[in-house]
Amino acid sequence: MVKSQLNEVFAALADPTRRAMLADLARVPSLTAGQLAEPHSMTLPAISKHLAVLERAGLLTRTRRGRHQICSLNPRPLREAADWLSRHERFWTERVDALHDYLVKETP
Amino acid sequence: MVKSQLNEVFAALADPTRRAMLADLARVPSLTAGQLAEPHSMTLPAISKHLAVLERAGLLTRTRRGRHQICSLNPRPLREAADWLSRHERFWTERVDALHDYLVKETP
DNA sequence: GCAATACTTTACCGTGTGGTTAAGAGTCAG
DNA sequence: CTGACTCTTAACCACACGGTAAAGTATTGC
Repeated sequence: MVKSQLNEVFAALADPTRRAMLADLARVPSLTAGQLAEPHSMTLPAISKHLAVLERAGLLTRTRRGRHQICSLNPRPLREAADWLSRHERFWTERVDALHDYLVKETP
Repeated sequence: MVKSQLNEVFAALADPTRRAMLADLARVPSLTAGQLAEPHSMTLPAISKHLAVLERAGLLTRTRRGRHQICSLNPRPLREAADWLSRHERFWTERVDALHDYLVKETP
């Protein structure tokens, strides 16, 4: 039932505008579409599309209140994405540690 | 210098074939392109493109050894992606906890 | 040298993304 | 009822993605 969605979630995260929106929603629990649009120099239709992408990924729920569109974050798919990453983290860490000596000169 | 790359990394993660490849490389430190292709019913050019995407994202390094292309995982960009997620994790967690009672019947 | 192996590159195709402008739809204020 | 406000939808564009088949490039084995 809760089919993967990982594709959509990672795809949604691949755009800086959408990451900024998610970051905004992490700070303020609910924002209107206009408020989410404001920091970005972009037309409203573009914003609306980004919201649609976030909604399809299950990251966002939109509800009309009067003439405002209230957007709020649904963090569960983000947790799924983080889980996918941490599921393999042990292996990376081992390798990162192994590389540390090797790379220490490149990363002061 | 280590310019964001987050876009490319998340975009790379948005495809199940590429996630499977990364998972394979997390288990086995280095594999040939052919070995990476084998589990997927897909032509080699398609595989080659996926490898190129992973390479552009900085997740993969390819080196020729004889007529084999040796692929190995570079986990650092993955760690950056995980960092982005965990940077906001606190907020999600609060909200997830708040939702827990509400959703507990749906997630046994 | 020749053929097989192991890929990669080059078109090509259909679909989706990220953006625009222009028009539409729903809601509140007077 | 009329506007003004807050978005969304529709139409369009250029470009990238994910796949294919066909041709090209190295490299190894005989």
